[in-house]
Amino acid sequence: MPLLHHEDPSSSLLFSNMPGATHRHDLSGAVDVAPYVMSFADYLHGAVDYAALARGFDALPDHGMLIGGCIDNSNSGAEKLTAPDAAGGGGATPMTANSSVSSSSSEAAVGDEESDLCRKEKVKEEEEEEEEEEKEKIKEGEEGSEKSKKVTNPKKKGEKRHREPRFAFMTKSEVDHLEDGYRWRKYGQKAVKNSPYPRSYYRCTTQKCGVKKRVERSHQDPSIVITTYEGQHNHQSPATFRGGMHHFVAPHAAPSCFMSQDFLVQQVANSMINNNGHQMGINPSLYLPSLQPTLQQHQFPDYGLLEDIVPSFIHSNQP
DNA sequence: CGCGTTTGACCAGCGC
DNA sequence: GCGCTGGTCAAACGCG
Repeated sequence: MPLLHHEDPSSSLLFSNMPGATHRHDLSGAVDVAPYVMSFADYLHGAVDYAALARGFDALPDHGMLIGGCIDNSNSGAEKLTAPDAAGGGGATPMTANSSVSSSSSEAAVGDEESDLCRKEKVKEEEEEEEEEEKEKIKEGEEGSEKSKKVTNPKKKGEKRHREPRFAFMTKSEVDHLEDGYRWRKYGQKAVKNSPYPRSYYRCTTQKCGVKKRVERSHQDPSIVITTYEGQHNHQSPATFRGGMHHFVAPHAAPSCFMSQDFLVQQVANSMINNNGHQMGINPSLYLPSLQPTLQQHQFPDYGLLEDIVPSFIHSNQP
């Protein structure tokens, strides 16, 4: 699992790309984080509004901690987040710096079920371009007609379910449903295989906003909540309008995509600072050099942005 | 009354 | 074809 390494065992920040298509690591545990960097950057610029979710990290009632996340905007990668139980070295290990290395090396073991799911997701997500339109058509088409008894929309045979890009992350939190500024309606709950904790399904209540999120708790470390966002909000966070959500809600009405980038990255930065205000020893040199120059060039088109937003930990850790 | 949650049922996809 | 699993629906219910 690609990671941002730091030395504070009391907290951690880890991002992972969806294992599968691009993620790779060797047996020594050294991880090629290029895929992560690319996906993360791409995702930040993919108009996915995770401002609110980012805000949520900071707004956690119990100061829930962002400890990991993974991004998939490729529609070709698996979606599964490598949870501690999944990625965490086979132990009930919180995603601490100490555990993170083992987590990467043990990702295969991470979970057989996880990797299996990844493969499934990969296949599923490969075809999804027209689903939104399809949905709209179906909706409109059926609006007046008899309400279909079918649970799902009638689709042409062979047409696979289309998935929105997803962003998954883990937070250490007591509460399952993290306040992220948006309003969500729970529409389902399922028992998770091999886990005593159920998975909850939420949908953004805003009309025409099809963003969904799944929330589940790691059975290996119940204090860790795994949240997966799917899709992107086509509206601003209600919290933004309310203005009372949090102190770092942008006062200006910038396009959500940009706001989200800022917020998310800011939260990344914030997350690297523990509750005592101590900066963690995140050293980009731990992962950046692993990138091939060409990859760096291509995968960091917006590194300037990141650097602008998260300069503190980048620079402060440079020799 | 409006909104959100709970929960059982249903469906699609996949592996065997 | 069958069984399993993930995902979704929608009726019933609770709450303010």
